[in-house]
Order: sequence, then structure tokens, then C-alpha cells
Amino acid sequence: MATAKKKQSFNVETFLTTVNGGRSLSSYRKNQKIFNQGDRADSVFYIREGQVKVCVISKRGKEAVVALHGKGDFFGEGCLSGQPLRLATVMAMTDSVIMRLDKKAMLDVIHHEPKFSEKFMSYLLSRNARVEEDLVDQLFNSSEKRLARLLLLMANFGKEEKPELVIPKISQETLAEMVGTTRSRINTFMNKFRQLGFIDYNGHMKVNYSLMNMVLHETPEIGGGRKRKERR
Amino acid sequence: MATAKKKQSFNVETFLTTVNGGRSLSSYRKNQKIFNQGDRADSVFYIREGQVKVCVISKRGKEAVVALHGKGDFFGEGCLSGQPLRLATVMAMTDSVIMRLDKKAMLDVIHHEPKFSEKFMSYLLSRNARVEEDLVDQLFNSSEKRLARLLLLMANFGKEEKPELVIPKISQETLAEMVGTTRSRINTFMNKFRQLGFIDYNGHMKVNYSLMNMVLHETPEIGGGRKRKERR
DNA sequence: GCGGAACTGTTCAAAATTGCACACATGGAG
DNA sequence: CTCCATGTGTGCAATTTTGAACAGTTCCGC
Repeated sequence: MATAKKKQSFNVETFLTTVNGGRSLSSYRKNQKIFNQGDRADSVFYIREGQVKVCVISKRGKEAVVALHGKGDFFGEGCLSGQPLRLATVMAMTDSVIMRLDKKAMLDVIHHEPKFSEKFMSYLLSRNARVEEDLVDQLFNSSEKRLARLLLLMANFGKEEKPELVIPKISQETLAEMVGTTRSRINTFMNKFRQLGFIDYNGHMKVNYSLMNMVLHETPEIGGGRKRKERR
Repeated sequence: MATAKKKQSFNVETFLTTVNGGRSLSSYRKNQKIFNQGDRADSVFYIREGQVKVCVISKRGKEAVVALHGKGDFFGEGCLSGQPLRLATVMAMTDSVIMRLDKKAMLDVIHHEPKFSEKFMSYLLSRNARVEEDLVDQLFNSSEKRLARLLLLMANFGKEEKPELVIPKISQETLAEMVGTTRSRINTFMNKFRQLGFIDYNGHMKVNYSLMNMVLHETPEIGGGRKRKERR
């Protein structure tokens, strides 16, 4: 299977530190912006440590969180295909260490380092799949299910091995922006989930994977009977 | 600017016809399926002629159209990153001519043909951007605006030069699946758009670009006054 | 030119969602 | 300790969206 590849020893992070020029490493503190929607898009970023969120702000001021990224992810890669301005704002959710690569340097590397190029393409493919899933989620599911899915995904977020199902710390406001609904709605669902024991929730939040999963995959109508009331 | 590249003479379509083995060309008729959600994912497709739609069917039988693809687009590329099964069903919307490339052949080419690889990566990037836009659209906009956006995008679809703003022929049912709402809703909006002269709509459909664009970019509340009724 | 199949136009009650308002908790900064 | 900024818990009317029904249109094959 080509998927498992040769388990090649190629390591993106190590490799990136060897790139000549057009590269810099910065630390960001929690809530610090990495770039702003509308900035000139001339570089790609790679997360060595930490987590960031990608937000878009609509004309009417509504804010949506389009993606979260963690250790080992790239972001800002849109510029590689000629997009001149940033379409989103990226902000550190935790203290983070992030490498910045000039667009030019990045293109160079992609051209001349097939190993890297392969990894990067693989990243693009998985990212693609994820965004498509998010889109399908929006098209199909109610906000309650979207929240359930988000919690599950976050619980697994950044996990290398340990699906410890602990979610960092995130305001209901932010959750609302990610799910695409209002805070009051999130609040209602969170309390419901908590009462039902799907999440546990004092300092940090824990998610009961299997229970929460049931929310997601629950059959629409167990008995198959009509729920709606009689018409007049 | 690296974007404009060397305007290299490399032509994906021509190139693909030179690939040795693991490649086949087929014609599909309108409404014919190319592959089904759940099929084994072992090949990538390239559209030489025609248009296809990518649909996902939820557990509860709802159907959503996740994307349209036209001449020059790839699809089914998810398998390249190890996804074993098709996540969507792809169906020809018009008679189409489509090249199928074995996953293995495709990976080979990507490894050994930097020019091709570059084009393909560029395709992935633009596709990424598009899906992300769709997601943002879902998060921000009402179904009315989403329909407006869809009509505009479709009017431009497959255009190389001519933004002729004529939309092929598509049922309200399908529009509903693309916008992520119900047919009755689409019907209401379509009639509204027609009455307002945003679309013209007998055999084929024509879209008035600037008018429809206004729907999309309309300021939320021109007068800024509160619309909602007084509370008790 | 009949019978359908598929699509469109329209209606309506039920359900989901939004937008706010307001009270309460919490946790620094001064 | 007190004040202020943030975030949480709730309630509720207005609004939007869904889901389904039903009649009217086309278009096609026989």
C-alpha cells in the first residue's frame, strides 16, 4: 500500500530547520495574532508547538472559526496558488512556536525536495478531506450534532497517541463561532450534554467518547413513528 | 511572481495521454454514476469533457451536493492520502469524457514528473480554497444568499473566457441539495429573484450578474433601524 | 392523446434557530 | 475589598427553516 509508504525517516520538522534562508521562527503568546484577514499573503507557516484558530469575519461583523490547527500543521498555504491576500485571521489559542517560510522559499523547497513535497501534498489532501467533512456536516446536521462532532474532534485534537478526551479550555462564544450558531444555543446544548453525562466539566472538560458518539449517530427516529403532530 | 510561473507550455491533458499504463478513458452519459459512496477508492479521475457533481448521502437519506467539477478538474484524489473508500458519489451532469488513473500510476507520476506534480498541487490548493469558501458561506449566510452565490458561481462555471451567465439546466431539487435547504425554499427564492429581474428563466436560465451580486453584498440593514418588533 | 414521471408553484403548521435581555459567577487590577 | 471585564445560565418573542401536502405543468413514450 502506498499509504504506509516506506515509513521513511523523512521528518518535516527537522527538514525545515535545514532550509536556507526565507525562514524564521517566532513565538506567539496566547491570543496573539499571526496574521490578519486582508494582509498580504506572502508566506506559509508551520506549527512546531501550540494551537491556532483560523477565523473569518463577515461583512456584517459575524465571526466564524473555520479551522483549528496544531503541532505539525501548516497554514497560510493559500498564497502558494497565487491568492494575494489573507482570507482569514489566524490567532494563537495557546502559546505557540511557529515557523514562517517565505512563499518563494516554500516554492523552492517544493520543487527541489520531492520528499518534502510529498509530505506537503499529503497534508493538503488530508486538509481537503477535513474541510469537506466540515462542509457536509454543516449541510446535514443540526447545530446540536455539529456541537457534538466538534467536541469529539477537539477531544482528539493534537493527540498523537493519547485520546485523553480532555478539551483545553474554550469559551462558549468560540464554540458558537465554530459550530455556526449562537452562544445561547451552545449553552443549552452544553448543559444538556452535561446533564446526560456526555461531558464532565469543571476546570477542564472531559468528553465521554462513546456517549457523545451516540448523539452523532443516533438514528433519526428509533420507532420510525411520526413525531409531528396531526395536521388540522 | 511565482504565481504566473513561466507560463510553461506544460499541458496536463496532453501529458496525461502519455502516461504509461494504469490509465483509461471512458465516456459517461448524463446521470451515469462514475463511482459510488462506499466503493473502494483506488483511482483518481480527470475530466476531459463535461461536468460532474459530487454527492454525499447522509445516514438518514438526505442528499447533499458537495461540489461540481468541470473540464480540467480532478476528482477522487482523496484516495492518494490513504482514504480507502469513496466518501461521495460522483455522477455525470452532462455527457462526459473522463480519464481514470490508477492510484499507483498517479502516485508514480506525481513522484517523477515535477511539472505535473506542481500543477496537481496547484489544483489541490485552489480546490481547498473553494471548499473553505463554501464552508464560510454556510456559516455566515442565509439560504437565500447561498442560493444567490450558487447561481453566480454556476453562471461562471466552466467558463474559460465567456462569462455568459447562462446556467445549463438544473432542477430545483438539485439546487436545494447544493444550497443545503429544501426545495420549497428554493422555489420561493427563485420566484422572488425572477420577479425582481435577477434571473431570467424560460428554457435556460440567465443570471443578471450585477443585480444578483447585490443580493449577496447587500448591507444587512440599510437604514440601520431595528427591524424587529417592540418587545412587550 | 393517454398515462405517467418528473418538475414547479404554493400553502401551512411544526420545529429549529436567532437575538436579546438580564441575573449571576469569576477572576484579576487597582 | 471593590470594580470591571468576561464568561455562563436562562427565558422568550420574533423569525427562519423544515417537512409535507396538493394542484398544476411539461415532456416523453407508447
